[in-house]
Amino acid sequence: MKNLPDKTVERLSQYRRSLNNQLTKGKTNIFSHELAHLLHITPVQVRRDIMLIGYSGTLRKGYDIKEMINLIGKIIDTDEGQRIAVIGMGNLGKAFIHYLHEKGSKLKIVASFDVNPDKTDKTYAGVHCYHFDRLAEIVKKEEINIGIITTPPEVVPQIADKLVEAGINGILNYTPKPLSVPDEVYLEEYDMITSLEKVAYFVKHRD
Amino acid sequence: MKNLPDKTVERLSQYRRSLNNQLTKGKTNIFSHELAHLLHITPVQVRRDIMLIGYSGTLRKGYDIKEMINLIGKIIDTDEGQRIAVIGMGNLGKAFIHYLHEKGSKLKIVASFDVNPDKTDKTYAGVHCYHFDRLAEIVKKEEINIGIITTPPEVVPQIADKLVEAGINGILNYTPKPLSVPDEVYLEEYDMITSLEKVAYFVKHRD
DNA sequence: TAGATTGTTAATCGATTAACAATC
DNA sequence: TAGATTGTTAATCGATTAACAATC
Repeated sequence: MKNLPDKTVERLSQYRRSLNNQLTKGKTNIFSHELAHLLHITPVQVRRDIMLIGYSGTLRKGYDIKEMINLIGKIIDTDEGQRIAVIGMGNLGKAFIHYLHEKGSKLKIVASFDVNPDKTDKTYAGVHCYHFDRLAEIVKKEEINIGIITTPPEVVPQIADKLVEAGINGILNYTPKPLSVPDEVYLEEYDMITSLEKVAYFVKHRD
Repeated sequence: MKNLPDKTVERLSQYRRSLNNQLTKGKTNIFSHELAHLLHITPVQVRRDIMLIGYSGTLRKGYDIKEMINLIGKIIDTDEGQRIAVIGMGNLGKAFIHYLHEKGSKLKIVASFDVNPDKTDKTYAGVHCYHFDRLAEIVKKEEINIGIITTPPEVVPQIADKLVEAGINGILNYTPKPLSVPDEVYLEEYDMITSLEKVAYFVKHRD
């Protein structure tokens, strides 16, 4: 399948979670306006996204929830499940481990890293914490292909270099330090302070 | 000043941090291509943003760093500084408090809330944690106008209702539960699982 | 049938980028 | 002057929304 638009991919992730939720409530089918309502978006947008992934529903019953969940899984997940490392075991790193631990996701955090000896060689929510120095070694051994960076900003460039060198394919950078990586590595950046300052701006300037 | 585009506001927050950084390094002026390089964006984008906020530089020296920092402050911050509450003192809530504690930001987290008696009536990084039940009371007393929600998803709608009722003006929802609020309240949502699944998708489908 | 719904194209909106005149 | 840079308009790209034919 040709690459989907950025925003559609984001929504697919959200559709899937909502659909799983509906499934546990005993629902088997759903109309575009119902799914739209759950996510606070428009029904057209839902139908267009569904069109883009090549699925279709029926006029009488809407979409089959199980079929859609499976299809979204085929699009987002790999058969083996992707293997992830968290670098930086502060509160944010722990939050990620905790979140993914709860969900029955195909994404698996299989290792974490830190420099603080109070944190290394311990296990948090089933995830072992190694010393930074062993990054390359463990990434290869555990076949990790995605890294989440939640370290202090100063060390981010070195961490990224090491991750890339170790052969990682995707990086999620949650620090305020902008990063650049080779083209073949997918990079997603998110900055918590910026998100908060954005709220502050629009609160200040709301009509 | 008329409302700026969403993305420009986000970048202003990032410009400011980079500029502060440069200032501590003893730099007083900066060219658009230098600033662009720091953020890994294009010089045109920098210049266009600067145009939109009504600032201008000089051909010889580029932009005056101090002036730009001050101007961005005037745009984003309020004179008194905005007062923020964190609802949910899990790892993510703590991460926010910790982050803002470090930075000399005008944004101040002045209270946090939780239900767990192990957490309430304690102070974390200078921020006192109250019981949920006192939300409305404390929001009014402390003149809080922004709330960051980092609770488990199930309770999010009630929390949001209470925040709105108490007269809050902006909400930053970091849970995977989509929210809708009255028009006069600014809402920003961010979902960590979605950001990770997006990376997973693009890693899987990279060429 | 009438009404509700899907699927899809065309129009619109918002953000980025290309192009270039002006200037030191 | 030649070269580097800013400021700004127009063109392009990407995402959302409006409009509507098809169908049960």
